[in-house]
Amino acid sequence: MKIGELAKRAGLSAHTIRYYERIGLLPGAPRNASRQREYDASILVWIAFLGRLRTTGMPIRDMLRYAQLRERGSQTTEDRRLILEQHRTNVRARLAELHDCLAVLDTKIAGYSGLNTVEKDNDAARDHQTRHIRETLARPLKG
Amino acid sequence: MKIGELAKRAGLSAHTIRYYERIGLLPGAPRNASRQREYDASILVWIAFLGRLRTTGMPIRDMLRYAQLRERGSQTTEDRRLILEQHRTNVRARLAELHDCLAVLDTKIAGYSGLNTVEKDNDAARDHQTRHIRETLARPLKG
DNA sequence: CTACAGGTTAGAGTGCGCTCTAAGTCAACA
DNA sequence: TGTTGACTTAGAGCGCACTCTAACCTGTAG
Repeated sequence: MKIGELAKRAGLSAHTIRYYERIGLLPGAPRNASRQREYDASILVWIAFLGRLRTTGMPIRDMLRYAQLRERGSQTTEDRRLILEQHRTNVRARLAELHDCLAVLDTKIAGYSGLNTVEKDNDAARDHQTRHIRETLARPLKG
Repeated sequence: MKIGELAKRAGLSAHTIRYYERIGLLPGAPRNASRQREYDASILVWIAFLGRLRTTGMPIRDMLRYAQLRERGSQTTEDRRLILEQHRTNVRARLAELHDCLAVLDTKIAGYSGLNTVEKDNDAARDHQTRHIRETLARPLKG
């Protein structure tokens, strides 16, 4: 398949696929007679896995380390395992953190959902203090 | 307290605090005789909450909407609640997604941990296909 | 008086991960 | 034969969230 179809199937833009190849996340694709990239469907599995790494917040430079090991073949499985284990630890930490934050959100929302005519929470009480100098409306970040 | 101490206590840089004020996330702090910002400890609660929003991936422009409602006082609790509920939905989705990915990681790691002399997983099998054209080492992203 | 720590501002720079542009090539179809 | 539409490249641009710089000011300790 050519890059357009791969893009559709992988859920990436053709631009992004070329970018991934350029930085080394994807192996250089074989070309047809017109110098166009010709992909094997198996690349989809790798792209999907990269998607998992991205979704879990792995920086591209780490994916790159992994990708480079992968291209060196089966002698690097140990190193790859280590990378993934380290990453799994990070993901678990992130999960725990999000879980915590979720509890805070729940509490906050519960506060808002309780009585809604009375000034009932910290914010409302503090609004009297903080609502003062703020006439100057901040320059929005780049527009 | 002055900005340096607030920075320490809040775990942000003074630069970031001024930036947050500039864009409107933090209310304009009252100044002392030397035009230096003088903070009340109560700001720490608000900063901590902003930290939760950031940690859970809320974009600054949304925090800004929330902050602006907050400064308008108790008449906006309903709107704020809606924002937080929407955000909570996103966070839950994100948690589920991470959970999924974690399972994939576990599987992959288990694969690597099994037999480690044999070509045993998809990657190893496919290495023969993909390890070819890649001598050209990609230009690293900006250095 | 001097040195120094820490504050002030406007505005420039950074790192990340794309995302797009311009100018060109190529294959297929009316 | 033209005209789509998908592809090619190098390289510029973007949005986000900071992060830092330069030049200046102020309060305090030695």
